[in-house]
Amino acid sequence: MAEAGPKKVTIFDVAERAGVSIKTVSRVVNNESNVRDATREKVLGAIRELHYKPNAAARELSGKRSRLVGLVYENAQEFSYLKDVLNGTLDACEARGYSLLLCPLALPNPDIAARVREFATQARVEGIVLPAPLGDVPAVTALLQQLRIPVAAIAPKDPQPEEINVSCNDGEATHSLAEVLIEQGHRAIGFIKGHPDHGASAVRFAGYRRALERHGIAFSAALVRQGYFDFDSGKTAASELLDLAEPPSAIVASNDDMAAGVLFEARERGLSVPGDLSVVGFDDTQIASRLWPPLTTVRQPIMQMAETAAGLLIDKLNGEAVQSPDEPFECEVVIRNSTAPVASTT
Amino acid sequence: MAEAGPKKVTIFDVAERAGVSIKTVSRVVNNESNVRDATREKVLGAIRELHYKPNAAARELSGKRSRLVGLVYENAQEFSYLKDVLNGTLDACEARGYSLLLCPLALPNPDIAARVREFATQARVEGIVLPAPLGDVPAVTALLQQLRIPVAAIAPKDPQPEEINVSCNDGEATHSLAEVLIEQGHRAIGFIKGHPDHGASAVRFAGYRRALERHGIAFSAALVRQGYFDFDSGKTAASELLDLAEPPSAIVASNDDMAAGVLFEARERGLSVPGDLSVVGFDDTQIASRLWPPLTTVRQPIMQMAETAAGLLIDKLNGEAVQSPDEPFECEVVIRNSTAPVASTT
DNA sequence: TTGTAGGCGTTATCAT
DNA sequence: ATGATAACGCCTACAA
Repeated sequence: MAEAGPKKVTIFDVAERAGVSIKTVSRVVNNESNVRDATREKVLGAIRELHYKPNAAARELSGKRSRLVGLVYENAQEFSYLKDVLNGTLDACEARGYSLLLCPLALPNPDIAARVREFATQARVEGIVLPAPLGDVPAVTALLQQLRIPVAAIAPKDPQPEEINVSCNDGEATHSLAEVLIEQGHRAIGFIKGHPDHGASAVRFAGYRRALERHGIAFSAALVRQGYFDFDSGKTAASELLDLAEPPSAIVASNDDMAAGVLFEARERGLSVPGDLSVVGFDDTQIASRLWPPLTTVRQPIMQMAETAAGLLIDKLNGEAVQSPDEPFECEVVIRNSTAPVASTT
Repeated sequence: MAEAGPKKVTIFDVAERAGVSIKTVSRVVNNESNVRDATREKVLGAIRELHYKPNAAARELSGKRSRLVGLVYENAQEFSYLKDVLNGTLDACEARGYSLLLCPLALPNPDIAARVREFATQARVEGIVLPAPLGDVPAVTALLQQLRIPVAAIAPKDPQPEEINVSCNDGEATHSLAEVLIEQGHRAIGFIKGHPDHGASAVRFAGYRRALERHGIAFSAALVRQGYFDFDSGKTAASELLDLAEPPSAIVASNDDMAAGVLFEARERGLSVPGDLSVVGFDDTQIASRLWPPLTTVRQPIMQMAETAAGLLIDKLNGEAVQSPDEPFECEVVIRNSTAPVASTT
């Protein structure tokens, strides 16, 4: 049953076994037309019997196709986003016989362009997946366009028409999130923005504002703080918000990590959540359900988005006429225990 | 300055420019001997001027070397371990001109062997990095040995002599961890084991037992529970431990995720940590410092271990006579606020 | 529908 | 120390 395979079986072996020429084998392997069914069967049989696998290097050398896709990503501390991106991209690659090469980037970085160029040329990837926020870094997108390397961007701020791009309705989701707070009677609702370089930050903020507006609540800039999607910035922002003469009774953090910072700050002040302060996050990362109290948050279908993006990218590389999805993916509000009706002040 | 590179510069171009044969260029590129210094300089100059990059596919086709390394890993929920493994491995690869291919595995899985074989042969990796617990899965290690693919295992239970393997002293670290509890007066110390398939589980448990022994504390099997390195199993184990007629005053969880489960369970019961119960984790994952209270835990140099393992692997592939490190890497106890002296019972 | 010849860019062999 | 030439395994013409 088990055999080490010392001898390489080539296209010639298959051709001989099947009694055809190598070109015919090649046609079968590449699913080309103009092969009689009977012939195809014969070849397929020989391939199976011989356990033939086309040599990738020879294929690439001759056919100019590496069957390699690159994932250029920001190598952040918070990894759960990347985990989903990776899994989705890997799935798409595997389903299509492609392999994935990684290119982690430290941001901000003066010579990203050089690194990406090195990666794109040296690693000879045919296409590149660009998860947020990299779809919005001109140094990267411009370079890739110049290099003529097809790109699929996940959740870019302003989608390029020549790129594939997928996104989700996180604006509406933030709107819904703010609404659960409003419906619970909260009126002074703080907001912690995400990193300004991420397209999602502005979108989520807009969702928050729309929710206020829709319910006739006056927007107050004093209740808004700039965060950077990390724990510390969330904690700092919460501290400032809670120091206000009229502190908010609820805080919307633009992601879970910052919400964790808010929770931490509240604990340090002896504030009870959700008794004294309601808190919501965004992303439904693993930490959201492990914190106390478990966070009300929003789940994005990141893995599906990544798989779709990578899948479309590869299909495009294969000459198919692909198109970015018309509709954004749907986010889902996850209600847990970090929110409660506002305490009556009387 | 910036130019799209439509024309491929090949070894012939370099040879012509330098006034030598392609073989000489090849020698220079591959750092072979038997090239006069003056000639070498000329070639190097031509390479630089022309921005010559050897074609990887041609190299592989001709030379049998793919310059590809594989990372076969367990695709678990908890990703922070993999994040460090990935970063370390990537660093080692980049420093040596190798690329990394990923092979996520769902465990347990009946046909891992088939998947790994597919990966190893189809992806034509020269060597494979096997982070725990995969270094201890016979279906995988046996296959790789049969395929003659060099392996570097990170923290395997029983290191194979023909493999490269790196580990850390997490046994001693657990010993130290238990000691901080003992020194705080704790005598009834619960222990939650890790996943039985992970080599680290037994090692850490042994460290705990040695600490008890050293301080003359009787070991009680009643205070030990089997966990699986995940939040839920930690929570369940804590629940059982706290239901005991004589519950422990402290709990050692074999990793942070389980410790988070313990914290959660304590909160649900209205127990204060560390007031009523001290808790320690292991790994110093990101969640450890975001939980309330922040966890006392142990930091492992996983990234360094991974970089060392991958680096040695590649050096070995390049024909160097490498050897696994003699000494295990050092772990570091991180004291935070989840531990306190035991409350006096009088 | 099928086959033949040539080339992709390297490395390896064997001269010189 | 250096160079001509033949693989390496496949794909793209172009025939047949």
